[in-house]
Amino acid sequence: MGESMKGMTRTHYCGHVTESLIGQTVTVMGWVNKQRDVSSLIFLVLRDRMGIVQIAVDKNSTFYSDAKNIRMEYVVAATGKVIARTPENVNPNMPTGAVEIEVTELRILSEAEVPPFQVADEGVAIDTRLKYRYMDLRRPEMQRIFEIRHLAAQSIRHYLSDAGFLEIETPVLINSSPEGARDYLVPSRMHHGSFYALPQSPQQMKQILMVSGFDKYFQLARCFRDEDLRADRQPEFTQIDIEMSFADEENVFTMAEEMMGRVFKEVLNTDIPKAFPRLTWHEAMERYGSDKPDTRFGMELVNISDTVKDTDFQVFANALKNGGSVRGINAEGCATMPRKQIDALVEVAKHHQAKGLAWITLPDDGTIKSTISKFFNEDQLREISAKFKAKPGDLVLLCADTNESVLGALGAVRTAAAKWKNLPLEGYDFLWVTKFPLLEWSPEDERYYASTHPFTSPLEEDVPLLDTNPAAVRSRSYDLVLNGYELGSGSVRIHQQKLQNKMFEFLGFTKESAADNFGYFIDALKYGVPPHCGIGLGLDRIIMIMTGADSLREVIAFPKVKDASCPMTHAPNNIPTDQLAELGIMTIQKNDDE
RNA sequence: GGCCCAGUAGCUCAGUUGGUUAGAGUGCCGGCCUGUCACGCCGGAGGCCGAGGGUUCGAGUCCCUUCUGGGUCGCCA
Repeated sequence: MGESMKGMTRTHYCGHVTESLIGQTVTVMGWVNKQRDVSSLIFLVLRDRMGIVQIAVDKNSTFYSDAKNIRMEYVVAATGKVIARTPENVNPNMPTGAVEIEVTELRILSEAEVPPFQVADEGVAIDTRLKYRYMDLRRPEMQRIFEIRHLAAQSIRHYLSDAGFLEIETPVLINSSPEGARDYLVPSRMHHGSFYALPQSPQQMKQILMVSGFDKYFQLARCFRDEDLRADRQPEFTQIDIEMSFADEENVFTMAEEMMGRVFKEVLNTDIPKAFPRLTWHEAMERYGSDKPDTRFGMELVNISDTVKDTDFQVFANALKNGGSVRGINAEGCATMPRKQIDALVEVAKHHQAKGLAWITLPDDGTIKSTISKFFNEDQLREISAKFKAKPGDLVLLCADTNESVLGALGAVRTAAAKWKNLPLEGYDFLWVTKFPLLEWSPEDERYYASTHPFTSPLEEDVPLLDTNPAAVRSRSYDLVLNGYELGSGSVRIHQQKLQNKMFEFLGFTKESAADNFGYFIDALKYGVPPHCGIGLGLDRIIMIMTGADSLREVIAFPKVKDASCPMTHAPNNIPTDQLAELGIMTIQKNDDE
């Protein structure tokens, strides 16, 4: 049974009780991190958000028997005089290790059962941590993460507010839209059979706000996508959502660069470049095999199709004949990579739709070895290696297939090889990737889809290609990439009604279906639309990288696990029939095909 | 939906070629200890080896199925 704290007022955080308070009487409150009974006296280490401090309870104290019963994670209030420890008793590993509190009043505010794991434990399995997330969040590392998250959010708000942006909330209950990720749906009680959708992003609302004249908008917006999870993907996440009028790409770039600069400076005291390098999507794919490359290391892709165009080697010849290419990377310093590891890289390539990998090893002794030496003599192998500037000690990995497969496979192999080499990847490499393809062909549906959303503006000079070669149309879109993670993306939007209608038409919307899905939006475009553009940046991913966490789960207080459930609350849960009836959902229809 | 990895004490893990009664650290319970700080010492409790089936004289260990978690491909305006 816990006692009341009546009459006691917390004067200091545990972690703030340092030498400057020696001689003063303080009251601290917190969780018992440790109880050490050394017979003559009992030491309690008390923990709160700011740190830990040691409290000493003497054998003669009236609180000695209480202290004896205190166990880990009890919540305790203690008043006492801050005293300096004798030099031999100073604990240099503890920020408050030069002092301790000599207790004059001690209350157990709450008892605690033996916890499922200790707050000091490291390496507790993630499912256990998430089931008892309230315990997990007591760990100092977690407290630090959420402090950083708070500071970063504040810094972002300050920057944007200073720059003249208004934070405006947009609805969470909106219409479902046919493009993009699966929506989370909410049944309507007032309109049986109708559903709200939770926003995948406030995209249309923020564009409407531009029409309304709020020329600079932002929101730290919760977004929802009903898709499979990954280490860097949660179904529910927070986006720094930004839109600006009378602005173009350059304004967005400058704004985002300044904002990230301020956040990294204020939160991590780190200077990042004032301007970020830019690559077109095409360049990024050609050089890194990825639209979100980690540019902290090289090992860039090289196209050697010309060098091997006359080969008898069927794998290469066929790829070239079918319009594909032969490309590779130089895994620098990887000549000693064991066969087993190379096989693993081959698996990585195969996992990304490539049929396999060939390789050329250049051992330190100056010799050259290759899986394709049957088809290429030593001079030819050296010619190929030269294309990669390979030197003794290097390993050249080659892949032949369609361009799409080769680029994707080598991009993945590049990352895997860097991981094996354990390259010291430090710092923050920001990168703009621009001019993504506007459209994506869907073989199943035999139609084009908008790569991002149907409001993305095509590059002006590419508009005529819509009629002749749609796949080649580039858009005025851009992604911000950091250390191989996509932080977010944005675009210049279409603000001309005519072009917007053309896009809808191209994407297979009839006048009616476009009106059904985006009617209000099409209407809004009739009444004066400023040129506008914007970006949405994933706050969670930014925090993940800033804190060095390896998963989004670490930076979200109550995240979901792989099957999108919550191990602590067990959401989602079953709903009683009468509640479903009220919503007009009596039975769940099962489709036999599924 | 596919592929890969892992499930052994509350927690983190070890467990050899299939062979006696499944171990360690930590936590927990009890006792001792006059300054500990990863306190120390002594003792104790704690296990359906994720579940089900199979092979075998014998299974934590081998095989099949399944569940849970992690990673990843597909998917992700």
